[in-house]
Amino acid sequence: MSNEAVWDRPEPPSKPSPTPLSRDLIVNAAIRLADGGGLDEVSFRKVAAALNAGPMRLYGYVETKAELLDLMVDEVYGEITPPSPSADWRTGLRHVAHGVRDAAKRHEWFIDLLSNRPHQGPNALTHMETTLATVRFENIDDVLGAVGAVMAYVFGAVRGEITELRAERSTGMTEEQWQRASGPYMQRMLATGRFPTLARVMHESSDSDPAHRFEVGLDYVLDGIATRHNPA
Amino acid sequence: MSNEAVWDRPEPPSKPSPTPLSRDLIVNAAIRLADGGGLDEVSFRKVAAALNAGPMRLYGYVETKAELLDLMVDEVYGEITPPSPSADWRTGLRHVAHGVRDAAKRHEWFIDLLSNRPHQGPNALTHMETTLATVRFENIDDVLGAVGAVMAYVFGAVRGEITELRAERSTGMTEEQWQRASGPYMQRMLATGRFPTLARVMHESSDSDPAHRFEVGLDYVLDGIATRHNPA
DNA sequence: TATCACTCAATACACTGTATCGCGATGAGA
DNA sequence: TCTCATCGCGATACAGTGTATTGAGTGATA
Repeated sequence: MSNEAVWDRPEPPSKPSPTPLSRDLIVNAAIRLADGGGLDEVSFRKVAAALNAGPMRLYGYVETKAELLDLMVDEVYGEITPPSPSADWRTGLRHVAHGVRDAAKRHEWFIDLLSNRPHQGPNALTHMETTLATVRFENIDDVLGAVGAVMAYVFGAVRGEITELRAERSTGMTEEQWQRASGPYMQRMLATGRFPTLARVMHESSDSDPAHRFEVGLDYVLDGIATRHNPA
Repeated sequence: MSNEAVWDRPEPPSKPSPTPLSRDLIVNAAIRLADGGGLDEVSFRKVAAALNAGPMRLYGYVETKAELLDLMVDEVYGEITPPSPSADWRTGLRHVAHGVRDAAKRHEWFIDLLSNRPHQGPNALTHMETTLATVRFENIDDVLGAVGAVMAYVFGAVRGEITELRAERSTGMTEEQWQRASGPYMQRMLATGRFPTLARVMHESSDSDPAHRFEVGLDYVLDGIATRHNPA
């Protein structure tokens, strides 16, 4: 055997550097990929390639792809700093709201993973714990109702922001609202006269920045809670 | 040629009944599939099969799968009845909120398609138009802010409901909240004592029905809007 | 009747998540 | 030191996806 010259053979396996690997390494690699190219970039093959490993190697650390996505979500929860324990409920909830919004804007894929399964990872649980703890109403149902309403608003608002942001990215860069509306389809629709209020919004509305709109809506919710639970 | 007997040949194409087909037929078939088995059931192959057609046939009516999903979403918007034009803003917005919630519960996949692209189909536009028109504040920015906040809350709240509902379906049927919590993992977590407020919620909270929780949160938002824009 | 256009099914390709298989290195026992 | 067993991991395989391409058959037209 081996008349065949070594250098003709395709570099034997011989350990191309089998990095030790760990669950954290995998999750972080997946997050980097998702941050840079959306969730489509997260496939076992691509994540493994980013770690110089074969796809099947990941199954030693992660049972299924859904589990990997769950781990990614929990990692994001870990990035959100809890409110100060001494904060009153209003500033506490506002802190959490902004924390979630900021995290979701750092990782745009986060909002896409919300509908899958409930978030019960350790970081998600402590996030929920500290959030609930910041509201010290006597009735626990009121606490749950207030936190639930704020979180629902936050997730809904952030979803809207991200969606709009993606649309802007695909329809040429960062045009203003009414400029997007002048896309041929929208222009035609508005020209039909069937959407007078919508048209008025497009033309008259001052195109306020997303952060401000988020704040306004958040204040609505917080005000509503305050009217039913007299201040602190 | 044709020593070969006819009945050995695999039934020539010969029109096995090429149903005329149309965009609406395709969208409706896709919706039926999604209603009955989630979005995973919506593939070009399966939709086409449901219509006795080959997968590629659909491309004559729908350019891409994303377009099909957009059409499905717009169809759902079409199911939502607009508020009476004479309704005041509060009952108008409440009507819309419940309309969206009901539609989303009829079609659980609806909420999964929200983050993809903005909804600009004809039905979505008239939905937006009638919703905006029900709020007759003098300042158009206030109108947008109010509607935006309510819609953000609604989408967030419905997402939470659907997610919870799915979790219940996979963790044995319809257990109560604290019973789900007694899944081994959750029980272990709560036993660590690191989540006192969460534990209190699990034990003390009266497990109110989702519809009521939705209503409470909605009232928070509406109250918040009302405090800044004096009634009617 | 001959040709053309058009419709749609079949095929093909790159990609996905994951089950199975088999090789090669490593560690244990003689 | 030699052999055997074990086990981690890469390669392979399979069923599924969206979609581009191809090719065959049909109906209309010259």
